[in-house]
Amino acid sequence: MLECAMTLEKTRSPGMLASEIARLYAAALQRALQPWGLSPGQFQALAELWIEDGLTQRQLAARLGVEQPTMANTLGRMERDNLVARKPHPEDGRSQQIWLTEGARSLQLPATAAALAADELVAAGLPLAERELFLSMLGRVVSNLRLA
Amino acid sequence: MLECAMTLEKTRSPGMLASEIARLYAAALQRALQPWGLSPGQFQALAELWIEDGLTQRQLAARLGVEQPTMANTLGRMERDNLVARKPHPEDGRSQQIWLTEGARSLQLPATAAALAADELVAAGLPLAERELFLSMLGRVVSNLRLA
DNA sequence: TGCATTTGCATAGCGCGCTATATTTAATTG
DNA sequence: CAATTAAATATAGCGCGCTATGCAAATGCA
Repeated sequence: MLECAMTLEKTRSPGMLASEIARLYAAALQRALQPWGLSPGQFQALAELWIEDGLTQRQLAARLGVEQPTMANTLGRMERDNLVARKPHPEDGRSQQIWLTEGARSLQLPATAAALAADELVAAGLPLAERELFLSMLGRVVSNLRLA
Repeated sequence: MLECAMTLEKTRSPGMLASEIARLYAAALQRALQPWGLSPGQFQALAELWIEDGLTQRQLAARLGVEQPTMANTLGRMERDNLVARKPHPEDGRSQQIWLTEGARSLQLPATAAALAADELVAAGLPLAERELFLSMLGRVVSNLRLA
């Protein structure tokens, strides 16, 4: 029946391989962002806020695809590090608007460049000709997993 | 110069896509293992111990590719949940041997089947013909990132 | 043999994902 | 209008990755 005696082969598990890439990427991103004192999670939030700030916590969490408590904690650390300010929402007493500080705005170019470099490291494992296909596959897997 | 105004496109970042897959896979694995009360981290450790137990903490950490404190914490939770027992090493007073409990042994088949099902969910995003290539690409990216 | 170094483990503390729950304010509805 | 429901945030607590330290046992070398 089971020729493999029911042992899961790590090198043949797309889930575990992707998890390994995620860990290594997080480490590379962290190193790349270190000069600007940003953590990977803070960078992701900034990447969204550089496009548009003044969002509510909920909106930001939705755009990042993260749960609200996760966002609350990350924003707490970002406020602590003077990256964002939370101001009461003018029209809704429950919510607040997230605004970038000047310091955070000034980090956009260098931090984005650093993050792109970390991504380059990931892509570097494949010849140029395969990279588009790899991106497409990753995208299709993500889409499919979101439905399941 | 920079036609994209220096914003990082999430859907074109292999690192972020892999991270997303890792998160979704962890959630799927957690759901799949829930009936047996196993967390993903515990399963990974068990998967190694099912091959061989009696290892030291260091050896186990090395085989799993995690740091020693990470392993110590996971083993603490596994001991708490009666999955493993730590016994003093007969030849080295510093280290200990990790032994599976009978309960943990009995979980091998059902838990491995559940984990394989979670992996199936990941692969399901791609047509059969592409899956081998996908695995190969993931593997090459991991290898390359480990060197960097 | 005696002291310095290395090695194995534990612990503290952080980042960041999650669920569950409390609190406050807004919206709905009888 | 009052009472209920819904929505936005905060907090508690867990899993699991990491680094940095501390301690005790083993090893190596003078």
